[in-house]
Amino acid sequence: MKATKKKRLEAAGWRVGSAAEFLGLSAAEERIVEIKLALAVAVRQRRARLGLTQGELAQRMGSSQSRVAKLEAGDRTVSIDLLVSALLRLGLTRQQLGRILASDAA
Amino acid sequence: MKATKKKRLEAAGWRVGSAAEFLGLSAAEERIVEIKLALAVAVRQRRARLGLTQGELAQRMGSSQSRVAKLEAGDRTVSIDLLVSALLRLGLTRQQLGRILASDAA
DNA sequence: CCAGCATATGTCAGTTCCGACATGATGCAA
DNA sequence: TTGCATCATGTCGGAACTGACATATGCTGG
Repeated sequence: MKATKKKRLEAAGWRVGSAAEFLGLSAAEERIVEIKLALAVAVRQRRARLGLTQGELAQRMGSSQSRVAKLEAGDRTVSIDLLVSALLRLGLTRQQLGRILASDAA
Repeated sequence: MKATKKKRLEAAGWRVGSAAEFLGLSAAEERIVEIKLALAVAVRQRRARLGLTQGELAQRMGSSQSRVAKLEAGDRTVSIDLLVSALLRLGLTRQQLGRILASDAA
């Protein structure tokens, strides 16, 4: 929304933001959850394919087994950064990463 | 590395990890920086294309103008989560997101 | 020149995320 | 069963990230 338009709306008594923006936030956050899930699934598949344990992957990442478990479980305390880090450490290229992001989680 | 192999190496006196893994970490982190940069560039391009100011995008994200500025500048205190959030809020689909991730930053 | 808007930079307190550890659950082989 | 490996879950102190604010810089029209 342009600042000029926002000013007009506010002058007309609207509280620009709150409701509509809350819904918007929810929609975007939902998509983020989907993305995280797709990445999580990819981590588990790739790790299994390489025959690594969670502990071994954790070591590669400088992380811990428990965090890798949460990571693959789609725990909400896991960031996209960590998921991407895991996938890169599993040898994925940016192209492969992009493909995972674009596709739905199985 | 398989646990069995690791044990063999450790039994042979190797400290598995440290040096080689440090180099590995650096390489992966470098690629994360590249990814962040590509996303940051995409945010700026997309925002400009929509004719939004940093402040307006910040409002859409429930963030602040200064953070959007840092975001686009590739500031190291900005997470991939926030970058993805910004791009989704700018209307990008997961497919578009995937394409950005796969391509190099201009 | 100077307003006014957009963007950049620095800082800070509150929140979130992290690795690490402990512990529990599951499965499989001895 | 017992023992061992793997994965799951809960918790915690510390690190990293965040939004907000103040302020600086740049840029364009008057």
